[in-house]
Amino acid sequence: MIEERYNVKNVESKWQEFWAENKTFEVLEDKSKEKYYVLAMFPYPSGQLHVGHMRNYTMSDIVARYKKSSGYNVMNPMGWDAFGLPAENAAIENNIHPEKWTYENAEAMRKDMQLMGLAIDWSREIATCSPEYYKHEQKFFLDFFKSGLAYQKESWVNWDPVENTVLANEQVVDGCGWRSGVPVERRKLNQWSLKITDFADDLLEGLEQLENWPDRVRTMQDNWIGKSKGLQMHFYLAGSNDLPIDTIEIFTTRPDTLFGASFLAISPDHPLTTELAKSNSEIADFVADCHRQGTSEEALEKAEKRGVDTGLEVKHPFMDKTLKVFVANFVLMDYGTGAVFACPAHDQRDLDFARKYGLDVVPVVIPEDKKTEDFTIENEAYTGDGFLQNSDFLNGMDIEAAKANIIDRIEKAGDGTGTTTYRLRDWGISRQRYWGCPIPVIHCDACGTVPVPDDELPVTLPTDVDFSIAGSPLANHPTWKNCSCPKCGKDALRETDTFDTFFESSWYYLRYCDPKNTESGFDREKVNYWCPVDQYVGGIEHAVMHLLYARFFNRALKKSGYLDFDEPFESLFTQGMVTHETYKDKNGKWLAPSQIILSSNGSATNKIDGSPVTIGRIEKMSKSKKNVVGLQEVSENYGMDSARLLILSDSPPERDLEWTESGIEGAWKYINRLWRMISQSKTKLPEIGTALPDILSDSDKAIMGVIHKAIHDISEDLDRLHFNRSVARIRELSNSLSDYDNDKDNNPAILLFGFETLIQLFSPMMPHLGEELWQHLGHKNLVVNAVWPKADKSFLVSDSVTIAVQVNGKLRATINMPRDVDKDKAENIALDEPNVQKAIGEKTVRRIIVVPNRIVNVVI
RNA sequence: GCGGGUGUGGCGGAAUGGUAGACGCUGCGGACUUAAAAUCCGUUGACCGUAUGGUCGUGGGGGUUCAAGUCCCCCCUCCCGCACCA
Repeated sequence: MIEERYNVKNVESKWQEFWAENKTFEVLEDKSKEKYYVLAMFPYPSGQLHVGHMRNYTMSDIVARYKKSSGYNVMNPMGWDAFGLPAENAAIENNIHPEKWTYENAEAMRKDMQLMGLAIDWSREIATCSPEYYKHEQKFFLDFFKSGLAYQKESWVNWDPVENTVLANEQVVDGCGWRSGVPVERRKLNQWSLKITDFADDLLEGLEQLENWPDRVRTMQDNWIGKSKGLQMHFYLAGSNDLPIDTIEIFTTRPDTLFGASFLAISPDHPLTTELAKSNSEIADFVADCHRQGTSEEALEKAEKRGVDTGLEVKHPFMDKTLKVFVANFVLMDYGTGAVFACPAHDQRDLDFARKYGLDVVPVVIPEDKKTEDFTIENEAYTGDGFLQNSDFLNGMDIEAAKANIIDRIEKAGDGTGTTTYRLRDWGISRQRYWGCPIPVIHCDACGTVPVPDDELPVTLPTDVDFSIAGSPLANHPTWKNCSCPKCGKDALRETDTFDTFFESSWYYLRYCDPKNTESGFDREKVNYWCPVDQYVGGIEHAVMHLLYARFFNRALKKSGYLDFDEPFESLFTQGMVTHETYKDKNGKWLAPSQIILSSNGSATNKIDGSPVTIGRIEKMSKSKKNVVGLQEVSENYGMDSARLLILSDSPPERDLEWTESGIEGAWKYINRLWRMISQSKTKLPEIGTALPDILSDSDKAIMGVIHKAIHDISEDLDRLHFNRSVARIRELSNSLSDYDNDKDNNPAILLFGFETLIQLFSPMMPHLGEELWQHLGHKNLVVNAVWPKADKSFLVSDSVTIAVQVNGKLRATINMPRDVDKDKAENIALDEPNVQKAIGEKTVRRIIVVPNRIVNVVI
């Protein structure tokens, strides 16, 4: 049944149906096989999939298929990170219920994923917004609450004074509410937090074991945790005042610069500031001003360094001078003690501030190559190494010695202690939103905060909610929050906040192991079989928060007695984004690629009226800029194997990929080329199972070498997730096989072996074409179930090597010589080369470096 | 602002400190065709040279080394994250 043309639509849908009907990718625990758990970060169900979403799932799919062929029991699940803001926005804007919107989107996206031919076990599909899922995390939360891992505290939120709503940082644009347009205010609310800081050291130390994580992700988490040693000390207030305190507690990581201190700075949110503001209107105004901006660290750090003199002064512990105390907007209450001493010479923020308010700048750390009297600070603080000067008893010491000395003296004087501080803050999990998991506690006037009893879980969301009223829909609901206290039975109120959606994504990988369990979140045995995740694949944007929260959650569950291991993700791979050119019409409105026509001279016009189109920057594919290419249209025109091929071949996987029309056409051409080459080979192929000949001609040996080298290299590339390189090797192999097919003296059995190997090697990447051609050759089994080929090392090593000969590091000749000749012989062969002689000329050879089978470098 | 990354022909990219540009796209030349498309073959970093060959060349500047795209220092670009987007 040979078809002339590759009918991609029929072939792809045929195999997709076959895989689904035969449950090819459904798995159960099987102790006789080694397990392999591949996980792609699950998506938020936002609507239709576009090719930008595809990259993540394509990569995890290759791994799943490759590992399955390599004999592993592979689990590759999928689900929906289904709670979140966009569903509520859709409810407000289009008057559609978040639940309906979410499930409809998930439905559409599942269909798109099935169209991609992913090797997913759909029997394990989960949606985090279903009570069957969130019931269990409510239980986890209550365990955390009972063990003290969850607690309530006052935390800052962005408050929109017009809409009377808490805003997400994303909803704050230039310090103003995205809808109201008025400046947001910072407000404190009583909210739930999880004690991730209890695990700060453990999370930090755990990073060292994560050898299969990218270094940059580990570095980012390390910096995020931000462990630093320093000094916590108090300064005594000078003079008299009415304050109830006589010291100010500060934290510094640079105690060595104490003699360069020129002022003290306290946070606008420091208790002392609050106290002073009561009687000082200037401070009160300044604090109010500081509160008229978002809560994000970025907004705070980017703001101009400003402050107000409190009029207070403190005594320097070792110098006969006093330091002014300022309230400064760059001091964060969340870090250290919310107060610092400022040494402008060695800290840029302090310097900016000192220049603005005319304060002293005294350098106390002098670089080794500078003299104290010549060393001045202009507008750049010096943060490098050096030796202490202008510092009394510290003079001459290096920074480390000076730190130790100061800490020792302050400790002995009883004015402070050397301490360790972390940048990491506890995880605030309360959200004033509807579309999230209800926090299962009850507030009772008499009993305080009371957990919802286990047998009343899950606390489910009401469906009749009004999104037209500002504020939290749950708090606004007329009856939902009313209940009776489980302890005393009196009238009480439900917590109306819901969980941060990172809560759901912190344990979904566990739920996949046992997705239908109604009794508990998961069965311990099943989790112990599948976990940890062997290969996690997702975007670099999750490098810190999601991945750190999940690592913490796993530990918290272990501490609560649910798990036996610390780290959830054994290996991590972060893939790059898919980008596309952007287009705007004459009115400056975004246009989709399908709405324009590109001409060969590089200009573009509007498909409808032919008006000129401005071609903009290449940016991440996103609905908002309309630079998306739909899955359906690609499937229709080129098939999904083409899309998969383009995604894998055109960029290294960790870097961005630009989606282009010419790229997808190139991939499509190659799919057809493979189809033609194998289904219409010039050589008549023998039956499958025909033995390879014992005696090989030179060209037979050569092609066998190429085939085995391809097996070796491609397996290695797939192990390392270097998909773009494996595609290049696939092309090399197919080029060679095409040549061999054209060779009249070829051996058909070897050609068949070459084709079979080629199909196996490219099948993880182009699975539909792979199955079709595998069947075409006469195989009855699936190629995905066929045993992955093994390279025969005897074909990999050739007798001769080509080595480079350099003279003074410049290439002068390349010479063939026998493999592994001794150094003297290699030198002689190299020196005999006329071009090498010419380059040496009259000069004396001083040295010859020989790297066996690689290079000879003649130094003259 | 802070933390992390990135940069190589016209384009996407390849390269355990050891022959820079594998593999592809585009372009150019050719075959096939009445013609075109598709397909197949050859060629394609820049400059000089008829040629054997030579010079330059991996964001910019400096350094280490027999040898640097790769290691070190400084700078620039764009991208990711910054705790309530997911």
